Amino acid sequence: MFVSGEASILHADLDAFYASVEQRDDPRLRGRPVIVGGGVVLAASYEAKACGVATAMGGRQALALCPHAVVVPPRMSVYSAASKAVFEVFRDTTPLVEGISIDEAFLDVGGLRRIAGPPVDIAVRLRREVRERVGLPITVGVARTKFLAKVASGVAKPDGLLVVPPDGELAFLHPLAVERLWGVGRVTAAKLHEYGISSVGEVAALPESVLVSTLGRALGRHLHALAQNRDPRPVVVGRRRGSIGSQRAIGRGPHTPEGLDAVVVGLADRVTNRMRKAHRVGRTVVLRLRFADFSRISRSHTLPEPTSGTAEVLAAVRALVARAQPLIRERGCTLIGIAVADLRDDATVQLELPFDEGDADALDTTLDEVHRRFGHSAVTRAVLLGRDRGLEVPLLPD
DNA sequence: TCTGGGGTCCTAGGACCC
DNA sequence: TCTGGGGTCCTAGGACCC
Repeated sequence: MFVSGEASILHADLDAFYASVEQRDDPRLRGRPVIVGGGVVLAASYEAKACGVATAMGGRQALALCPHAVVVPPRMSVYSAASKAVFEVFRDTTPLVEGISIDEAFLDVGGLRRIAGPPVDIAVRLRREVRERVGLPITVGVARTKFLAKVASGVAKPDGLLVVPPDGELAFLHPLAVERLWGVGRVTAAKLHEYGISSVGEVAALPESVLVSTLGRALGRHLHALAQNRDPRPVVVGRRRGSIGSQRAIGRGPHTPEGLDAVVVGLADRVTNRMRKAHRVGRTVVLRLRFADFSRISRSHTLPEPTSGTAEVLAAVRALVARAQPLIRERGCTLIGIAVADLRDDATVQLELPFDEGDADALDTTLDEVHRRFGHSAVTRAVLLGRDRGLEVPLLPD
């Protein structure tokens, strides 16, 4: 890994993404408070944020705070296209791009100094290109670590650029509120406040053991490291997601079992379609329910073989719904979600069959079994895992 | 403040195997 | 016969992120 003492990680974050796309596409919305969403605020333009409107706020409350706001319904496919265009600009800047969400990514530009100049110059050009090629404002934070770069972009928003120089890191980091730490939300912030901790510097003064005993092992260690300005995480290219899901709020009801089943059928269809389009299969089927009192449960089932088949997933989800039926009757269901997790590439079949290394017959038996279960034409190659090493066996010429 | 839709990671307990 | 420890997988729930 390339270890650098210079600030060469960029965190690029589109400003009020959905709302900015709406303002880009409709000049009448520019300069005005814009709320994307309906029942709930999905995104608010900075003019709306100035009135106190925030993401995830109820629509009624948002309009009370900002009566002149224009409310527009979301156009997800347009946002998705805009995101793709922005990521193209990212990848034209450096191959080392790690996407975090639809509107956010890390870029490692450490190796580009000789051909593209220092990171600050690259960041300036990146912002200009996103503006020119996609028409959207973007904020970039530049620092030596991912965490500092992300905090920097948060501080610089909107439409800004902020560099944290390596010799100014602690001065930048320690006065920040604990809420700025990645992994500190409402619950963790409240716990820290209980102990009189409100700044990152105060967290840094605590021994790791104290953080671990109050917040748990992983979170305690994580926050201790971040507050000490230790963040060795590299920019990782090609991260793939581990689950695909879909959910729907269905109101307070009452809902008939047939009505719920219709929703479940639609969800299973949508999810398995997306899986097949992405060439992924999965083994673990999850049902998530939210009730009228806002309590939530999840029920899951792991299939013997990974699949992206609508019928298989639907059958599993229906069985989970049946198990949850008493709770649904008791509390009234207001949201249904399903997800398929434990995803893998559907081009790869993983078989666990007995196999002794050096045993040629076992190899034949295994290949026969692969062909029996998946057919000759479906399989181009198999990977047999011995006890200590992998063995690749071509089944058909490529 | 009565609340969408898409995800990630961690924890903890139980089953099961060696 | 009784008992122990380690490892993996599965399930359920919770916190967090955008």
